[in-house]
Amino acid sequence: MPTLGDRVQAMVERFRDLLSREGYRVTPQRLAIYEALIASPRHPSAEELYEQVSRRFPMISPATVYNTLQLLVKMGLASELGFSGETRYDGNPHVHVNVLCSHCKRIFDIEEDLAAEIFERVRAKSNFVLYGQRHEFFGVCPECQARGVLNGSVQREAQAAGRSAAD
Amino acid sequence: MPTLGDRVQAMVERFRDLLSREGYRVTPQRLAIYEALIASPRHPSAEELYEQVSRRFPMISPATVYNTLQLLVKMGLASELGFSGETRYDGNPHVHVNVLCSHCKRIFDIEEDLAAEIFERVRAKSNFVLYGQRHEFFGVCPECQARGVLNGSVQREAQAAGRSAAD
DNA sequence: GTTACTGCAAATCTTTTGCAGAAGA
DNA sequence: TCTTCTGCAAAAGATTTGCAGTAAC
Repeated sequence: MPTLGDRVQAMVERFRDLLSREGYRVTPQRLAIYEALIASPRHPSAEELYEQVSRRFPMISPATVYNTLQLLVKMGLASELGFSGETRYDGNPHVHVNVLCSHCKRIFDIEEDLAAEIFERVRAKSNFVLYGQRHEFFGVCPECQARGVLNGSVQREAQAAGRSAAD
Repeated sequence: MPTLGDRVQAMVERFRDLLSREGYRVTPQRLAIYEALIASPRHPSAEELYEQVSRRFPMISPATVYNTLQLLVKMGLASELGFSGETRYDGNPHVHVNVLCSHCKRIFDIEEDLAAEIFERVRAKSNFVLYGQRHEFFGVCPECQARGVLNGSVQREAQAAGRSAAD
């Protein structure tokens, strides 16, 4: 069975091929940034990726990280998550939804077939040519719930959101 | 039949009640910002709301606009859209999806029952206490298509996104 | 009369830009 | 060799903060 490291290596290899096939240059910085993105379950921000890649490339600049992330988005290998101030990046290539815990700030991926179905319906209803989608949910994760994070006010908000979401 | 203005007035009235019921102060600035938000079909940015409300309240400050928008989000009366750099705000109280035209930057609301269904499924699968959701699509609107905006590269991207969204 | 809210100015933080030099193809 | 890409430094935006005065309750 392939390890996580094997899967990451295979994806980096595909990225390398895609780069040269599309006429982009294969640079160690680009490979390292992509690898850091897909190896992280954390949906890192540009800042976090910069910090991590800096360990291997101490001279790298934030501009390169931002450039590469834009390229990845353009190539369809990453998507931007608009949660809370700073943009975070998602290298998961499958259609899925993102769920953010507003307490611990972790983001979880959930596979959900309905996302693909919504995509088709929106295309049909809107007559847009669509090239991207993003499904984001906000809440409190089970671990934080267990730690008693939910105070009265958040609970009220959660109930209100549930109602309006179901109405 | 109620006019758009009537509907806006009714919503502002409800906002006023909600403010005082929850112990917040009813200020003319808050009412004006909320009114500007829901009267605009444009999903305005904080900057745009500031500019518009400034016409009626020349002394208003950006900080007040940001404060009020945060309050509206907290109360569930508005949601943030994470499209492209600046945050834009959506005062539509119904469950819906947002579709952004990457060319003209307009955002369209599309009513979609599946959004409520996804909410329930994500809640069940994640065991989160959920209090918000956001469904965003990117593409090119019919008008911009008709104006010939779609060049080769965007078309390729759109086709690629369609494939990955359907796989 | 209290206390929350506003306006102002400065600060902070993220992201972008312009340019000279380095390094892929 | 020819561009593209990188690193750097500065700039540009968006949003937040601290504080004194104002106004809602």
